[in-house]
Amino acid sequence: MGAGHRYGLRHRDDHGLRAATDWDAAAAAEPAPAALFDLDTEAAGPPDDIASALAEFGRQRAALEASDDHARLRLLLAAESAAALIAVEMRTAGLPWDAIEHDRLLTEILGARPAGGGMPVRMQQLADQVRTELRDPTASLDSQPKLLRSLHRIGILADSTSRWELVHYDHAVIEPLIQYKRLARLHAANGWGWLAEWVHDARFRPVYVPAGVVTGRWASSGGGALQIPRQLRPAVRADPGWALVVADVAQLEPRVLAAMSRDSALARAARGQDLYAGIVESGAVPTRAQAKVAILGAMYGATTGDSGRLLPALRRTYPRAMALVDDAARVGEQGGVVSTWLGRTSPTTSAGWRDTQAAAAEPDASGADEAQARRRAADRGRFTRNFVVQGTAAEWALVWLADLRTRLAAMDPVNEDRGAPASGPVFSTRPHLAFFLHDEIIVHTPLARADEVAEAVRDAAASAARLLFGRFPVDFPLDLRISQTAAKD
DNA sequence: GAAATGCGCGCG
DNA sequence: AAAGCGCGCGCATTTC
Repeated sequence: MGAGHRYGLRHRDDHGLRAATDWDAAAAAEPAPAALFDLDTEAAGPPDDIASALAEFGRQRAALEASDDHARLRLLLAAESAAALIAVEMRTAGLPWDAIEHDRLLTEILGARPAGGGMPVRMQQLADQVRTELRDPTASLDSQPKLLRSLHRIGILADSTSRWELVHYDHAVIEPLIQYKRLARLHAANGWGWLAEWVHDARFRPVYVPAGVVTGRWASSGGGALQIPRQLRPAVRADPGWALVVADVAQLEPRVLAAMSRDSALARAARGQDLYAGIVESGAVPTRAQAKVAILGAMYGATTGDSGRLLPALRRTYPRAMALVDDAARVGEQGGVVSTWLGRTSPTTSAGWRDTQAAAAEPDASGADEAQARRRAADRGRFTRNFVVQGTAAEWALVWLADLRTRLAAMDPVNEDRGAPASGPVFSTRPHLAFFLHDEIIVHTPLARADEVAEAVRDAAASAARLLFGRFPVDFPLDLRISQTAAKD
């Protein structure tokens, strides 16, 4: 848990405001290792008294004035400030969680829990079956090296025990083994132990870490809030008399790419619910599956396979969008810094990275030195390529969230007698954000406000698009439903 | 015996 | 069928 916090704090120091000023130079001059270890102490944490908070606020205001793009940074700061509040509010309110349903799902999938402890029935059956096929009644299934050796003994000469590799082998052990691994994962990560530790008073209360990811996305620390398996979503259940408004943006990142590159052809493809269908209609690629893999490849930097082969076609049809990501990759490869739409900058190169490049540039550099330098440059290029898109998508989502928070707060509370006490007094009488995951939100709301909330969610999305991209015509359609549970129907 | 590392897999 | 971005977590093993 502590480790997650430290990462979060470290990344938060990388935000765009500081990068846009000369603070970076001052920060870089400080002894870095000491600063890193200081993060474990109170002294290096965020301001915890009025005076230091005001001082930090003053520094931010001054830095903002000194920056050459006030409007965007101001928006980013406002969104981040709101996000910090929302993260704490969401933890306080909690995500309504039906422990009975969770237990029922676990029993259905894993089998009953033996009274005296031990492995659930269905898991145990699968484990027995796997050991039979391995012809080793004591085989260890949870130790990767031992399992790999067991597989080798029966002629499965895989290099790893990953599912994607195992599926290529035709052997009776494969199917039950993959099933076992699936169940073991659910049991270990979100089984009864997780339920007991993380769900209290019908609420799941994870620790959110706003801007915990370098790109500006949120991270979480404890509870695995950002990795709740879809299988368990039926356990997310509104209180009696309340509903969930669940909304996500379809294909947020390519839409953001269309807007920030002002690529009107891609924006045209993004008209309507399914961007990939729009790409097929444009004639760039023949099938929806290819459109998807091509777009992902463009944003992630694919070089081989189907995805890599489709990129030239994408470059012809969407030259502006592709130029934006290709430029970001080139800057990264050359050691430069890229920036999101609102001005969050990517991290600078590490000393190790620069050493590798310098070594390869020496006259006596070996072929291996050069190959390593090329590989690390390409790695960094893929990172910066993705950074601009992932980071700007995170900004869109933050603005959406922040705008929605204001709208929800303005709604009339309902009769307190109908409230949901588990969320505490503040959140028991009005709609409140209950969950956020990159491009998806869940609002917990009194039934009487559900339609109003749905409208607010849509209006907030429209606001976010306008605040970031002005009048540029790109759609951000929501998949929105009002329901008792967060499960997809 | 605690901390770091590798693996595998859940999420976007 | 796979590879190309960003994470957190649990477990087993290795290292200090």
